[in-house]
Amino acid sequence: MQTRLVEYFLALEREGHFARAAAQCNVSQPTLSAGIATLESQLGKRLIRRDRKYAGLTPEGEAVLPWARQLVAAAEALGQAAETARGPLKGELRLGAIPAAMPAIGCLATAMLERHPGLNISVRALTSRQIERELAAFELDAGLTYLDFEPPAHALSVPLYAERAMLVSAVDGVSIPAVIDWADVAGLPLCLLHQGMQNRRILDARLADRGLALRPLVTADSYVALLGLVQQGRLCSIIPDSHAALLDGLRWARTAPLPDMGEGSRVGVIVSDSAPMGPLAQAVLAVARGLRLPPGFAPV
Amino acid sequence: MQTRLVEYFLALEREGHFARAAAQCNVSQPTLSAGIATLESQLGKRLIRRDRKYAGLTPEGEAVLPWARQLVAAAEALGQAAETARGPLKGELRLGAIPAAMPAIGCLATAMLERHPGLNISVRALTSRQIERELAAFELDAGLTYLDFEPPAHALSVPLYAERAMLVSAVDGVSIPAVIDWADVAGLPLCLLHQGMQNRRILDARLADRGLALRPLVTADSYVALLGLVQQGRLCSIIPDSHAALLDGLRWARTAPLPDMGEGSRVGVIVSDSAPMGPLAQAVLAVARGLRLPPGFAPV
DNA sequence: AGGCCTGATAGAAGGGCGCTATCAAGGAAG
DNA sequence: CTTCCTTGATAGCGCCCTTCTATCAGGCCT
Repeated sequence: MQTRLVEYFLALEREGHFARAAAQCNVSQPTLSAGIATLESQLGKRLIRRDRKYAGLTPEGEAVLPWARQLVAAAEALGQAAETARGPLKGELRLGAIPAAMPAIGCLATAMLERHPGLNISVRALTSRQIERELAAFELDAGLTYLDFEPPAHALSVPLYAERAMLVSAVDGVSIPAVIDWADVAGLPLCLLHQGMQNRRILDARLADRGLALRPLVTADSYVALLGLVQQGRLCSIIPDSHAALLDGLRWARTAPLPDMGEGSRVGVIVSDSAPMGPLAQAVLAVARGLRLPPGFAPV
Repeated sequence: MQTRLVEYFLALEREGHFARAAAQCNVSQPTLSAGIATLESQLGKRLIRRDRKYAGLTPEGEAVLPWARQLVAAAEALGQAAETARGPLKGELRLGAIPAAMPAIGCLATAMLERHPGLNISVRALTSRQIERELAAFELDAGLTYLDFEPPAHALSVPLYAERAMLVSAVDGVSIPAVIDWADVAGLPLCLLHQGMQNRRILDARLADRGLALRPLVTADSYVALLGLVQQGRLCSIIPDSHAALLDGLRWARTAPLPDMGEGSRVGVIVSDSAPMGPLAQAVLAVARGLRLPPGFAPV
């Protein structure tokens, strides 16, 4: 059983297309085609449903999929472990972070780089669910996400800070009363993240506890989009306090505290615990444990 | 990265000897030698320390070892999953059980066979620590062991029964008072398991709670050996009640209850949870959950 | 010194995997 | 209906990698 062939299989499953999968593997289309055929003959079962084009996996293919991922992840980790048994870490560290945690990723990434100069870091903004799925599929080495509201499964975590929500508006826009309660907030013209994102679900859940619901006029999937909307003056928004530092220099923006909602939401680093821990994951956890975040990030 | 080469590496680590490892892999010695060399050159690091003979692993080799196990386990599970995606389970189910649980393994194994006729089962008597280690090294599919006293790490468990200790003696041997307390027991001429076995450690711990210590005249690593000693008449012993059923027909043996020690020790099935669960492990857990043990095994 | 056990090396045979070029089957558009 | 494009399979060939048998070199023991 060659790891190479299993990689073909995984690429094909990702892409749903022979030629594109071949390109992703840096081989020709017939090579990948033959590779899949070899794999299937070695296993004695068809893994791919075809009717003149790719048509999904057979039941056997589905059954095999998690093990295929496990296999290539083990192969990659084996190489990593050999390279970094002694001496510095090398290679690419794949980090996923929810948008709300993006301001903190800078601290984590620079601390990692400082500690392990040989490292390359790739950061992607993902939803908490994507992070969980990609960690399980070994497409990420570590994630930065909420720890408590919908706790990620099969993960080890290191909390970094507690996030609180802030109200943000334009100085010449909607007028915000000096003291507001949650009912006032629900009455404001809001733009918020859409409900696919955990930050929004947490906010909704906390307001539902108080019998309230937010009816945003606009929803978006990025804080940049929200700030762009707020800048127009007609809307205000709710953003994590970790973003407040980034807004510090802006003339047009004004942040206001929201009524207390109790504890903030803990945000932290998670890695997969479904296998012996790889050197990258170990390093990330170690750095996260020793990390001193700048003021503006409330300690947990 | 070829799975084959990694298997060579694992065999070599197990055997500590090139030629024997080669035999175990059904290849010639030069083939294995070259395979290891290939693996090392692909990784760019030496994995094996040699000075005219095998001399252990290098640090890189040690670092790589768990991933190598993970890789071949994933490859094997992949094949298993493909074969058994639909249709009955096949192949060999490797069970490990502590000696104390051997009487129960019959129920488990026959229930597995009944449910999955295509299966072959291999049972080995191991200490609880060996079971834990071999599960982690993917050399066992499931184990039958104590769940509570020294809880196995990285394992999912299904409790089966609670074990209590019994005093066993020969009818014409040492005389046993009708009612005894623990101090009496400590004064009897005893033969027991040695301290490498968890059953003994549990017993010792419970007596230590009462300020007592057992001083067996003979220790052994099997209940058969203990019974052989008891049969001679000079010694008595302490065995799990699950063995009492096996002694039922024996003329020479007499079992007596011991003073109550509170709850029995839970015994159950464990499987590794450090990877997606294989079909064998799933099947064992499912059968264990539905298992009805005969009287003589106290329910948990 | 001789025999052995250890692991490495040499040279040949075989097979597996890679490539380019081409084909067969549908589907969409004119 | 014809034509072209897309999608995946096939053919033919070459190269490299793995494997084998046979042999060698270095220690260790007698």
